[in-house]
Amino acid sequence: MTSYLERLNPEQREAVETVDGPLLVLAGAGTGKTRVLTTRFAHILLSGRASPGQVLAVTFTNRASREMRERVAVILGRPVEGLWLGTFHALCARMLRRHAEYVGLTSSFTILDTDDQLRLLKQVMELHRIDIKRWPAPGLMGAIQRWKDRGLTPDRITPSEDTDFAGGKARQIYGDYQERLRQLNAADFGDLMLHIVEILRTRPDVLAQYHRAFRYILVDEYQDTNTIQYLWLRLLAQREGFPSNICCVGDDDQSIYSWRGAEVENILRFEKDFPGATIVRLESNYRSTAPILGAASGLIAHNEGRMGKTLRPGREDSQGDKVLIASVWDSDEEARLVGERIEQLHREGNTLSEMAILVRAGFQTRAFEERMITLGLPYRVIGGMRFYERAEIRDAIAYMRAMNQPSDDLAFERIINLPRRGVGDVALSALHSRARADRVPMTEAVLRLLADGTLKGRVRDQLGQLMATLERGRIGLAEAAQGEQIAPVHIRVVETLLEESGYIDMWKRDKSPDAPGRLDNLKELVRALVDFETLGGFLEHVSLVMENDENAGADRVNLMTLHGAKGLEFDNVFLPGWEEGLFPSQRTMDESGNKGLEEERRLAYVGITRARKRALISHAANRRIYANWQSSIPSRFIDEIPEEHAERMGSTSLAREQLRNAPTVFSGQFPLMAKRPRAIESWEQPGRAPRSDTLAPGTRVFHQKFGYGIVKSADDNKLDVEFEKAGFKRVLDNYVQQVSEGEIGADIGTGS
DNA sequence: GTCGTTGCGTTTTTT
DNA sequence: ACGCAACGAC
Repeated sequence: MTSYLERLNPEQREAVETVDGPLLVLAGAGTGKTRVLTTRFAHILLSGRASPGQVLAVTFTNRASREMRERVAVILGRPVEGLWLGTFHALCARMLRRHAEYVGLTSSFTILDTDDQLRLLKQVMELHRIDIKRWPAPGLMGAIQRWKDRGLTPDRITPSEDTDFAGGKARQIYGDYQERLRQLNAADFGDLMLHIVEILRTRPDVLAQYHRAFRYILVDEYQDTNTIQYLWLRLLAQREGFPSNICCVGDDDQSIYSWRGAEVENILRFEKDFPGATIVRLESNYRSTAPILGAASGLIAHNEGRMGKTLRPGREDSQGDKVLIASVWDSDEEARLVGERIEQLHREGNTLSEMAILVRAGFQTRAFEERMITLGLPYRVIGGMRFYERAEIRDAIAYMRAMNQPSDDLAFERIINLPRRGVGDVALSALHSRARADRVPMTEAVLRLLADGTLKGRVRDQLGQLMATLERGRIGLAEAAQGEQIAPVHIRVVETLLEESGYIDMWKRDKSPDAPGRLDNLKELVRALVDFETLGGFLEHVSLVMENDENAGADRVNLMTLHGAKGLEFDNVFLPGWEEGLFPSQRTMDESGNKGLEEERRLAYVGITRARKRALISHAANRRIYANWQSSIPSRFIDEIPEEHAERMGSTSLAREQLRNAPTVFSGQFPLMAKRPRAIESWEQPGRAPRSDTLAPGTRVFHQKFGYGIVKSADDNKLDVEFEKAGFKRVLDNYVQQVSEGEIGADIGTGS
């Protein structure tokens, strides 16, 4: 009966069994956080303390909600109904629909997406005659969102909290924007929380209703809560004369979302907010090897103001490889190194899906994608293309696939009853057995069942129409392929397909608030077809870019940002681009100073702790940023990793040498302060006046990226140079240095 | 409305 | 260098 408790270690068990009163579970990376949360949920239900509807369980993402729901069902051995389990926004929307009239909305209010929000705000700004160029709407949108994150309605904004945005009119515009939303019976994402908190604050009867309803509250990722989410939780959890049965799980060391309003202080303040709180630390890490934990712990120890937590290896077999730190010449070499290492690990029997390249910023993925393509290594970029994950897009693509390839059963099954064509379980299983018996695709099975009269009435008519529509489309495509017709034929065919099949109409008839957005998405999808000569080509592209049903399980290297990797784990993790200015990001440090730096360090900690077995950190001495090459010095985080857990590789000493010769700027805009390599005057400072000495043809020069070469011709400040290794290039004379014959110089560029 | 040109910005992302 | 957004022209 309580066997689920026996699979826990003592700390985990304490976290599950401390059911009454406030509890904070500080769960380090890889210490079984989700297991504790789900087991606790199940334990509350199984011990008879509450019914499913009396537990409020909150997560940040839909993915986390889904996972919790599934895992609770596994422990209970059955799916559970009537749960208040969901994201902050989903739960608030659910509550708000019940009490919408208190904030001047009706229960059928529309939830606006980012585009609508911005469009609306722009309208309001124009009414205020704001120069939209001088004060871009997204900036004000951000300010409004941050106010909402902090629970500030327009009337609560004091002049000191007002920004000077739009010449001091920001607060006023915010008020008008809220008024417009109300007129439209609409709420933006921030409003979902803001309104319900307002209601709970001002309507004791409503609050009391929820106090009675929820006996237990569970919160995931507490370190990521913003002020309004915290206020909401506190209102629901604090009840006069009753203990707060709130359990928050989180890790202050993994707080990486302050830039979108998250307040680490919420978790640091937990004991003050909920007096008598129990704190349980989960420190046994079952994920990673000892060196990886040592590296991560040593790094995060450089942060101040932590709650304090040490990851202990919890595995029997915790010894393993040291963390590799590679120094390379430039970003190309970095991509090459990572590619080679992936190939090597793959040869040794490691699966590609157990490898991940984690980058600081999205644009860094490109270099690795190109490398993967040349090496023929399958990869997937995660987080880049969420567009293709939307239901309506997947549906439409299923239509295209079913048309393009009649044997595509997965696609056909997805759309056979969408819109509803009266194909129920009976008809579907009849189709399945016929297809299996005759060893033909589903589409063919449909035709046969239509022909022999098994399908009757409405189903027959509807499916007959669907088959005819698909067939007409195929004919259209075939004609497009044969005739020398202009490219957009396949677009027309797809449009017709989606129209005639009734799929578009399905969404037009749909009265739900997001239906118009979905129609927009469908238009967008059709528009994307113009970039392809044929429908087949488009579908090929989509299948590569989309995490669809078939290749979700395929063996591919994962490529994503560090933020996107939170909560995931891999055997082998690659962490490229650890350079001052890039990681830690210069911009974060400029904007948020030491707080920003600490958040970057937490991001580094998150990165390292994703690895189960091996981690490779790398930095390049030269990186192409936008148009030109920039030199950069290794990230300070590299120096913060304890030597005993690290193994240096690549051209470390060469990079150190290069460091001494490097310019002091990373982006050409911000001076680097950490280390002060002295710049050699002349060539490495871009943007200065053209050099006065002329480089005559025949002069031997050195270029930071291309190496040594001979000037072939000079045109003003542009030189045509034949480089020894890089070949013929046109470069600006600012970027080359004259080399006298016989001077060897440090030819550090070619270290392989 | 739709197309083409110009100009600016360029980290991280969920709901 | 590149992409996207905003504006002006048809």
